[in-house]
Amino acid sequence: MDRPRGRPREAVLDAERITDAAYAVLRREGARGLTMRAIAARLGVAPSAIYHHLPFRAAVLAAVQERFAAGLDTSGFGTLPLREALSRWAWSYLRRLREHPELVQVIVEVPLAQTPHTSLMYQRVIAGFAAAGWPEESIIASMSVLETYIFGAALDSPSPDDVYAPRSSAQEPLLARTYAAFAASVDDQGERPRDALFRLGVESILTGLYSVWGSGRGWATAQPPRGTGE
Amino acid sequence: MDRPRGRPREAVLDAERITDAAYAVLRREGARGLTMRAIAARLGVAPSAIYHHLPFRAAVLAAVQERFAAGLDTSGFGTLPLREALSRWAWSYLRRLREHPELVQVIVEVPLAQTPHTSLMYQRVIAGFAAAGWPEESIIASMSVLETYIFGAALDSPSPDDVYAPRSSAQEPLLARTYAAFAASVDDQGERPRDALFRLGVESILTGLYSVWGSGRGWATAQPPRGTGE
DNA sequence: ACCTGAACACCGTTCAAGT
DNA sequence: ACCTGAACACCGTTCAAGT
Repeated sequence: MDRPRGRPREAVLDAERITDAAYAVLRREGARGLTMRAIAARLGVAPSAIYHHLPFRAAVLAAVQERFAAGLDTSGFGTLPLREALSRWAWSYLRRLREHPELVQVIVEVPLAQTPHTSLMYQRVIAGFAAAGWPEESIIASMSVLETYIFGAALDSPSPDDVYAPRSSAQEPLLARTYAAFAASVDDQGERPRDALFRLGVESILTGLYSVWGSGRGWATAQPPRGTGE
Repeated sequence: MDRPRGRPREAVLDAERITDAAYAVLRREGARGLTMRAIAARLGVAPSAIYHHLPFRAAVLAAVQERFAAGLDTSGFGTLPLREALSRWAWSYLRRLREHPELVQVIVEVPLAQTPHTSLMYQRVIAGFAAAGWPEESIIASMSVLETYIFGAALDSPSPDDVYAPRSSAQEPLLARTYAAFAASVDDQGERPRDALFRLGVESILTGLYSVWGSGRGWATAQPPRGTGE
């Protein structure tokens, strides 16, 4: 800002410091506030200075997302039974996305890429499947199904807990009744609805995957609903 | 454009026509090109004219998304066995999101709201569960788990088919081997990887849900992995 | 009430000018 | 090579002025 006009004797920026600033801005201002100008302001630098280190905004987002992937909990793989390790991984994944729902939009904009930390994370998960004896052709697909569900669950994070709550019970009695029954049974256990849903989702998926691959039928199990038009 | 300055004798716009234009712009230009100015240009109108009918851009997106929900295939509920009806609904959901991946970002920005068509769609799905005799407290949750997975799958739509493909097989032999095994087994059936994944996901989830609720254990089935740190 | 046109307060990105 | 500062081509939204 009050820096002289030419090149500084020592570099003020690098990709690391830009990522730090971006992460801080993201936490403070949300995804919409994560602008090049805001990052620059936090670094005490002109916006254009960032472009000497990262070529465009998407590269900044990718760096943020790479840092996110590094923080996921893969400690269960190799130390716990696979099913519990997967569950722990899934919950840590969701928890981190929920702490910073802004990250979801970032990841949607810049899908998880082939960055070192991300690759390392996948490798650990895959090693967990392999060590548990899963057939090689089932591993990538099973991991992907679970991860896909986690992303979907994270999408709901910014929205309120009662998206399915009907607005007028008079007009939609069935929706009202089933919603009330759901809410009551969740409340009985003192669990938040979205946690109950995620728990059901993860456990259903794991149960389903174990059933599909454990039955020996594998890819043949799941037949698409073709033949019944549109 | 070449309209005189005052109020026209007959209204030029309404919410319907704005939604038409927005949908057209979305198809042609993608989510990033869906600007108020582009919509206005398509309507031959000043950007500010839109604000007389819809209060902000998010309202335009909500209208687009409402139209999307109206097009989903719920024809299976009441005519097919539940499992096939759910599968048909899921595939039509995904297919429509894939045709217009831009819609995913719109729906992420403006989560599916309590609009008439959306509510109607949910009611039909719920009625399908109810008619099949599912316990009332299981219906909303089961529908939600499936829908969450669909959204997650739709998120992947804009990205290439080979996100998990390793870049260097030398450094990551396990990743490379499992990916090759997955690709080969999918290729054997002449199926696209993302279709195979979605099929596995939907079938695993349905299998899992039937197992959880069919076993009579219900909410008690799925216990979270508490007690194990982090 | 419903349109235009100008304006406000923003964006991401580029680039000449400086050291 | 690495910074500043000005500029370009955009945004969403507001609002006085017109009929």
